Amino acid sequence: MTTKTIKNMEEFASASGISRPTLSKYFNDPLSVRESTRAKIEVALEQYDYRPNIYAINQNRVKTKNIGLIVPNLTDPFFAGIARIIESIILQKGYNPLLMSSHGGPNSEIENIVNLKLLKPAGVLLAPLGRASNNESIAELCEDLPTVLFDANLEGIGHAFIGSDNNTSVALMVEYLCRSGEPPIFFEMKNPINPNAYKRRNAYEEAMESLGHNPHFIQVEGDSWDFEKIGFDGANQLILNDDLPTNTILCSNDRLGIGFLAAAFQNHLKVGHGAGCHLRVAGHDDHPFAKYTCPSLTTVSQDYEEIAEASVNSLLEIIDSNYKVERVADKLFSGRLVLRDSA
Amino acid sequence: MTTKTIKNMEEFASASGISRPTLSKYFNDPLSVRESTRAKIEVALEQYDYRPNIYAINQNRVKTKNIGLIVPNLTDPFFAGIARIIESIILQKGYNPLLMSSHGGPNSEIENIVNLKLLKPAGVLLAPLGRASNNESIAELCEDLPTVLFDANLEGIGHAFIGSDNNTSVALMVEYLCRSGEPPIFFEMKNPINPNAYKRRNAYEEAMESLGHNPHFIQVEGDSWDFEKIGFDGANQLILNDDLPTNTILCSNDRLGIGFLAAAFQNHLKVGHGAGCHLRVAGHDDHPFAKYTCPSLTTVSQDYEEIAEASVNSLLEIIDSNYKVERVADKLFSGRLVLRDSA
DNA sequence: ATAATATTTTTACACGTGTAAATTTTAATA
DNA sequence: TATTAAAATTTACACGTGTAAAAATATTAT
Repeated sequence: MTTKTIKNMEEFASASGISRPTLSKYFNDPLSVRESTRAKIEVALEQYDYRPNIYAINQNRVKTKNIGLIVPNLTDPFFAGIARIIESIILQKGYNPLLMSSHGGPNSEIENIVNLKLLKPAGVLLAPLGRASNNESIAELCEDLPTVLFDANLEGIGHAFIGSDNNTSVALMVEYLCRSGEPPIFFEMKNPINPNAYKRRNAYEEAMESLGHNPHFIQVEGDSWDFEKIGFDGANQLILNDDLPTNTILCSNDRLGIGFLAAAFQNHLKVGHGAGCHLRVAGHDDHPFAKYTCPSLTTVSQDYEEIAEASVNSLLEIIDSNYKVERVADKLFSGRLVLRDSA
Repeated sequence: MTTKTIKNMEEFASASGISRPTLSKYFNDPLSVRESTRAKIEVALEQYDYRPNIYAINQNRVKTKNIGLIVPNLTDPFFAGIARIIESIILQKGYNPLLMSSHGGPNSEIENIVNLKLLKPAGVLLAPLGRASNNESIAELCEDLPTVLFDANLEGIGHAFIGSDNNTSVALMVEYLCRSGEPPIFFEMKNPINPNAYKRRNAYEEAMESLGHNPHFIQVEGDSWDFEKIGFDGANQLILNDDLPTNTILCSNDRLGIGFLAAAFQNHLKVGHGAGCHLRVAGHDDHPFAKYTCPSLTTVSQDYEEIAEASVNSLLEIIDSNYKVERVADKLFSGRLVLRDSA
């Protein structure tokens, strides 16, 4: 066996009998060469297992095969989950995902964007922090690069937005709660740092008013991403002070709900919709652990797959149009009510 | 204002009045140039905000400033948490982290390693899948590249291992449980795919025997990373069949424990160490959500920071020695008992 | 078989940086 | 001030690929 080690494309060209420019074309897009040539190359690839140098490839290419993927916080299972799905779709489409987490802070978010620019990606999928985001800097990015926002929108920024329709999904939940018991109060952070918080607050307000109820907000302290703790501490205080004006609580997101349920449990309050229950608690997002809270958490689910697929497709549409497409239609998916034991 | 846009290092050299080779040195390591030169460069940087082309930099550098970071599954909050900490330490040390998740499968793990190699990192921090890992392929990687394993060890592979001492930590928990009530049974997956599972099984066995008790295992079905579901389903069946030989359960990890607690709750079994409790349940890892289970989960905590810090330091030691150091001493940290309400 | 078309090959230069060697400048020391 | 050591500059080539243009070849249609 003469498995001579191949150092570069030049050597692979002589070894395979295919010229270097053709090889270059092949590695950029295998379908761009004649079938018979492709076959020859692939036979040779099996024998020599050469792979082009990533840095040399991208140095000269104007449009790389990289797609940036920035999420607010990978420590949050919701974003970890959606990132995983998007990554696999990107790979399947023949691109290379570059995953970055903003770690919950606008500085990290900007830093990620700057670093990403250096990597000359073909496009960016950005789930922004939302209100905390530095809009000007992000807008700057979007001028140079095809950018699709997902999960949370920044008005007027980017080439498309894919996400869930908070209005519909929150209304769905409010309507259900009102129909099946007392109208809910809205449990949230006073200065929420997570995306969509304000949208949901407004959606709750609207839904309540359209049903003829007075909206009521409980805003707890806390400015970290430690939502369970914030929910727990806030709920604990409410319960101890007997400050709950109703028995039905709609949490701005599931993680606050998880904290709330823990506080209720520790204070021996029975949560649920059955007889003898003191409280009903609902959330929003269908967090991966929402099924395993005690009791299991009634919530609104978002279809991860759907959002992920649509986001990648919208981005590729812009990329493939050679930036001619200025703006792709936004897509809003409506959530689905997930009835469990907590409300 | 003549803020001429700088295209490359050549142009930045003329603009700043510093020669290109010196600039190159500066960008590789700012401390390697004279203080006065450094100051001049930094003044110019503020004016022109030039940043070197990443691809061109790494094309020729034998040793890049990248450090690979591969974890089994970013969807698991435990690994998301430790990855976040390690990332920040790597950045702080002047390196660039390349985060990759094996998504729970050995194929992804190998693919990540192969892709990582193309990025010519200075070293790799690898939390392997453990038993599921393809040892030969990983061993091959370690021959070319300084590699520090963390969280789970692969005997004889890599240049160091940093993790927690399952023997001590499990023994700590077993001892506590025996002292404060009935000896525990060990609740785990029949074919566990998560790292450390077998180590913990053995540690439990040893600890029980050394205390004069008979070890007893309950092995539930399931082969995914959906540990909560596996724990829930397994526990549910046990409870319905009244198959629990004791009232004390030690779970192989917290996520199984979370599922177990949910099943106990739904079956109206009171968990805890107080009067009127039917079961005691303990876990291992101090999962981020373990504080908010109902009841809160008694577990063994690992010091993320400590493990992260030690892992990066060990890797840098090897890198800085120019690969002369063949093997750095393993470091095993002992866990800390975290007593909460569930046991 | 011939013409028309599509694909590949040949040749050559570009990209932006790393880095080595020889030389010159600067700073530190005596 | 002279000497020495350290650092910066000059010069020049390397890296592995992208890519353009012209020539050669293979494929398809007529």
